[in-house]
Amino acid sequence: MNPTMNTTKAEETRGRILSAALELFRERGFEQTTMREVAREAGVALGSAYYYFESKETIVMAFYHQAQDAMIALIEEALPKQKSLKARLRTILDVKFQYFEPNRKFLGALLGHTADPRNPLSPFSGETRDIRDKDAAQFAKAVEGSGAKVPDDLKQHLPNLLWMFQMGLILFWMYDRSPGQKRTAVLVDKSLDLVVSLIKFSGLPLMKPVRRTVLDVVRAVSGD
Amino acid sequence: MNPTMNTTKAEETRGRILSAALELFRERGFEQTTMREVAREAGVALGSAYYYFESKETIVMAFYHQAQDAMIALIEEALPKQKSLKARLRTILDVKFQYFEPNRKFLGALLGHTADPRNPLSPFSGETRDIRDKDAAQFAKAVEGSGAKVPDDLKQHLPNLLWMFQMGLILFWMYDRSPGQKRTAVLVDKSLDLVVSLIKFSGLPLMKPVRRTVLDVVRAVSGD
DNA sequence: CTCTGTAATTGAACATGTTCACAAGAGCAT
DNA sequence: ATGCTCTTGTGAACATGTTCAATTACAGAG
Repeated sequence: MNPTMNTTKAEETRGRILSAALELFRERGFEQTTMREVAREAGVALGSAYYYFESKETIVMAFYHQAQDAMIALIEEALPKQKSLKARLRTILDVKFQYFEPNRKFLGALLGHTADPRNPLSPFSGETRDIRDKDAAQFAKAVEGSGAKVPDDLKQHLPNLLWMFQMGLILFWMYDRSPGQKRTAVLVDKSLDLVVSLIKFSGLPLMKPVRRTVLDVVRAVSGD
Repeated sequence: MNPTMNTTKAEETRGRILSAALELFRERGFEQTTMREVAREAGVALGSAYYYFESKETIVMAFYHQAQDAMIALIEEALPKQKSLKARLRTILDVKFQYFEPNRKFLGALLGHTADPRNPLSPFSGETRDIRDKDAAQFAKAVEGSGAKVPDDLKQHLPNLLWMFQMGLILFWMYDRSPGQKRTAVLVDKSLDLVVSLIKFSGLPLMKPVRRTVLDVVRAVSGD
């Protein structure tokens, strides 16, 4: 069954397999890396890799957890330095892009499954709910501390909307083949402007019907 | 190499393989169907399946082409009966959902790769550009004949935006587990309202700066 | 220390998408 | 008919993710 993972030995072996895998993934991408290579590189038998990780994709998931912990720390350090909503949102995005940068190549494997909520690796799956919620909480905090006025009915859904917005950007970045991902940089800037001004406009009395309709849609998507 | 496909024989064999595959896909889904089963069901050797179809996924692509031709005919018949923008857009969506219904189960395999533009099956890939363009043309026609006033700068991008909107809905529908996909029905209705009112609002002078920003974003996404 | 059960580890076996070298068939010129 | 060439068809072989029955290591009980 599942490794108990309470002994030093197991922890150590698991770690060796994980590092070996991530290194290979970074070097030559997810698809090109073979579980046999991972095992060889980690100095264990093929079966051991499967003793510690349910599947090849589970290894990516482990990286994802690791990454989130690290990024939350970075964000919590950088966020208080920014005051405006745009700057605060950008801070979050910058941390993520910077952290993901060295892994851009193999993270595509993760996002290849983005759209399939049945896949455990999908950002929409049950397995990733925890990550998703923690992520949304960061966005809530970014809005919170910016002094931006958000209508009550919208406030509830805004973190999830921003999280979705972020996923779109990351997805775009993943496959952005322009040198240095310059196109993503442009997109981030333009779309941040858009998001921020939409949030501002959303408070206008004239916008109430539109806002209501948007929230209807959001509610329909997230299941009444 | 590639089958020449100009003889009756080849055409016939290819057809047999395609039907066998689609039937099996519908019965038990894409993943659960084995290429060996497909070949057996079609009465050919495994190798023959690969003579006619580059890969398992290519078979799905063939279905996709077939489906589009059929759906365009259906849409062109139904569209003139509707006058309002909402009704016209809904017509297109209804045709698609109805046509896809019996294939809902295995089409998930298609959409599982939605997010990866490198995958030939992705609606964003080079291989599917043709399908995409024809699809967008339908939306252009729907807007055209509705008498809705669309600002010039927006008009250019609207078909693609609507296409994207449609993809979102189809994706949602694919994984909607509510009975009869009721949640999708609600979402379609609500979001159509939203889209239509956004298009109407977009003409307001006040909206010019927002519209500009939106179009900036659209241009950034589609590559300047 | 020996025994015993659990944790850790192994590698062969399996399933399945894909490739490939080869064989059979079919049209056609001589 | 014979041979030639292109199309069509074959199934064994391969690569690789995954499973599993068997084996070894080890920690604690007696």
